[in-house]
Amino acid sequence: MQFNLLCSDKETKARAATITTDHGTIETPIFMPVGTAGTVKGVHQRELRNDINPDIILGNTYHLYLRPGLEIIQQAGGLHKFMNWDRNILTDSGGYQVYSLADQRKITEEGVKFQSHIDGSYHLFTPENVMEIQQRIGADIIMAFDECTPYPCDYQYAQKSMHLTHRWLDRCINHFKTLNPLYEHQQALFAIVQGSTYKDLRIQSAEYIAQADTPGNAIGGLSVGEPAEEMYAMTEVVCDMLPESKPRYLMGVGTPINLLENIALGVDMFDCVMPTRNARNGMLFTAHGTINIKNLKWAQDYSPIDEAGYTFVDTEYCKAYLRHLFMANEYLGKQIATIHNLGFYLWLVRTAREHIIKGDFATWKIMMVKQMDQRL
RNA sequence: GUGGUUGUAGCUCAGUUGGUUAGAGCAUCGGUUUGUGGUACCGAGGGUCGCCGGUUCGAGCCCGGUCUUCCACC
Repeated sequence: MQFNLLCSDKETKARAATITTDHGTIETPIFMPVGTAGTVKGVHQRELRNDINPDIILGNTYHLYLRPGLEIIQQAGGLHKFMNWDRNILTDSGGYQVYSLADQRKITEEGVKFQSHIDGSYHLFTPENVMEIQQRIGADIIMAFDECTPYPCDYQYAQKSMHLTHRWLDRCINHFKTLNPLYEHQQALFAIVQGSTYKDLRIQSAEYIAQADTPGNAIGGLSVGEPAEEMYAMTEVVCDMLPESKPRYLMGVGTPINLLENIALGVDMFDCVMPTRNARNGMLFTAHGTINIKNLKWAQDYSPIDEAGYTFVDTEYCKAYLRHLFMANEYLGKQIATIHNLGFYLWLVRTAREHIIKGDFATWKIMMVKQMDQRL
């Protein structure tokens, strides 16, 4: 994997770069659509490729391991071939599921024992077997196995958990070194900074993660309920400490405004379920604020979904029709809203990139944040 | 015509031996959603209990009348 820093903004810490892997080049800043179970819910790969057009998408270790299982993915020739996606894929390690499935988990030094949400069966994730699972899934970028702490989290626990994540990282790196790629492309391992909302822990963690010298670095444990200002404070501290020469990935973030604010702090990569999940519940993101398409006010609004036309759905369908589809609980409504939201998110990061290169990112960002901060 | 049956929220229905401001599901309206356990979750509005009268401290519930739904018989 190669990282090339093209330029840095003068007024903010925003940067434009490229990440190149065996599955092509990723232009950053990038938003990675979430495709948990080998699908970006409600979107064909053809639409994803041709209309939304991201350089990379996400898959999830926990979900793919449980269903359909590694055997099936491996026999297909890896996740890329299985789902017919020939661009980049990043897999999350399952660390977040450990956090979100908190009811049924047991964390020890060795790893995490948990119960499947599908059939109740017991499984153990360790740093070592999570590397092997991700090797078999075959993503271009794979994530270290970490513990994502909840918010709020007391200092003692955050500190203890951070050290565990660090020890697990060493085990991930050591084990990953012993593995050879199963398919015809290389894989890059990213480390994850933890430390909850404590500045000194974040600094300590960023130092540790930086010296581990993986090809990319991630910031985890944020966007778990803390106020946005606290999130920004943490990303700023961490970005300032992570090497400039490697991509920085803020995991699980966020709203369109969160994206711009964090790009300004030096983040290169994002992923979030928000544009897809919220789309399925009728929320549209636009450059002028959010829309709840189920609201009565759209019942007779025959104007295009979005005049901006990020993707074909924006101009081919009107708001009243989309509302009708949601009220009638028609599948197409969720599909249209998902394509729109992802189209908008990708437009947002591409446009941010253009302004970084052009040199007027700071003023553009201020204008956009102001205009997106409302409900239509 | 006679006997029975039915009538409670927009819709489909609960509602105990009569006992506080009559409930549910769906629908409507609004909100929530941050490394996806999400056709999810939270909240709100909405009823002169067919109508009139009676019994009772108290009636959606008991009684009479009337209208209505459906059924059977003549």
